[in-house]
Amino acid sequence: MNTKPLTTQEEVLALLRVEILTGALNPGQQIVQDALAEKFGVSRVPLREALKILEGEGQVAYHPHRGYFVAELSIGDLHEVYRLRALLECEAVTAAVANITERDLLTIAELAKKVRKATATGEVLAITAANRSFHFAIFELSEMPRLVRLLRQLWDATDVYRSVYFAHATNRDRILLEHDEILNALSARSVALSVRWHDTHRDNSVASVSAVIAG
Amino acid sequence: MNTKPLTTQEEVLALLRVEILTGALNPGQQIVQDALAEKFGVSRVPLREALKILEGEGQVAYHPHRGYFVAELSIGDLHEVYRLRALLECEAVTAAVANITERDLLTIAELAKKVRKATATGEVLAITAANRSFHFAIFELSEMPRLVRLLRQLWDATDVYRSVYFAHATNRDRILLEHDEILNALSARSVALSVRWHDTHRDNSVASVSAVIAG
DNA sequence: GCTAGGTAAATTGTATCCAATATCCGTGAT
DNA sequence: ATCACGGATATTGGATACAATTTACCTAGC
Repeated sequence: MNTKPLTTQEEVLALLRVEILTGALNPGQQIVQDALAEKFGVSRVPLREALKILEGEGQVAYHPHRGYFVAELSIGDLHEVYRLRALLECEAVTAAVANITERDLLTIAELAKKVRKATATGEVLAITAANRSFHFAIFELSEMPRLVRLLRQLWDATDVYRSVYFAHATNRDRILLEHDEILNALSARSVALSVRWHDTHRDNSVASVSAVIAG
Repeated sequence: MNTKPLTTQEEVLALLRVEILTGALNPGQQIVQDALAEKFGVSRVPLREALKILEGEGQVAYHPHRGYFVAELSIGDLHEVYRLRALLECEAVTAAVANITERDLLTIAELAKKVRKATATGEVLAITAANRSFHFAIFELSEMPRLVRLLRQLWDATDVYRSVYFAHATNRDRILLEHDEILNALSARSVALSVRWHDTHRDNSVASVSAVIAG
């Protein structure tokens, strides 16, 4: 399986996400196109197109003639995002349970295992990625592509803070347990339990993350 | 109140929306950048940046090295969009009722009147715009900007078909009545009634629109 | 007649260059 | 001392030119 050659804008987009995720670009900071383009070794055009994507996702704010700025997340924004996630993930999980097959369960169990493995290494970026794969594999089962797209946007908006969350060992341990519970609930085809555990999982997350923002 | 000079990409974005809305660009059709840029009298750069916005909104699909295509909406997509709207608008209306002031009610009544006026003229584009203003004025009262943003995306995705919907006189009459009911429910500060009427309003809409797509 | 390969045309992707705009700083007037 | 005005500078916005990729068509071979 050879990987297709990506366009420059796609590469730049991936790089930008990492920069934002790792905090190399801090929230509120202006993104100086010339400097970044040179740093990435590309011209400004693909960089700008990548920024437009992030603008659409709300990851950066755009002011005409002034430029792009990394989006800031107030404590109010954070709660709004999690409230919306609660609504939409409930829908996604409910639909997912209706569609789930034995094969899907195996796949998801496999992804849970990968989260565990990443957690063992302690690399925050790897944990974040594995965690995302796990959850979105479930959401995808809803077979509601637009719903999944909206969820991705909401997750992206808080990724920066979630990585801080993963930095704490106690959080990491709890996550693994909760993932197991989610898996159990899905195996039992229980909508109520699946949704409940997702809610718990999220509530724990928002509590820790808001502590980070407040602090 | 003088209007700021818009950047070219903003103008192009507005033009593109109209093109899609009016069906000058048909769903599924490729957007040939050179031709459109010439038609608009601009270079391809601002056109591409506008397209990237629409890509983020899901209004167009992008395939690297092949270009942008106007998004198609299957009957399944339509139902998904309306299902998501139901979830999110319920939340928005609930929050709105909690925040609404006398002043807000006057503003919304005024917007309802504008819809009525636009309906009298019969210009579909004007009706669409007025209708949007009315509904989003309500959603904005939720003071949940991200929620409003998601709703805008969902509305945009189906605007093409909604304009067909407005073309029928019977639909237009019913809309006006339903707007009045919504206004009454808001005045009474009733969450239950406000949500119920929004649901009714939407259900009538989806029924007509799906008839259009199916037919 | 049908398939495979290769070449040409069309279209998109990127880089470079120039124009337009906002911001910053200094000067002068009140 | 403070505010208003103006020009210099930095940064973004847009146009043009060129490179890369895909697609379609045509030819050769089976």
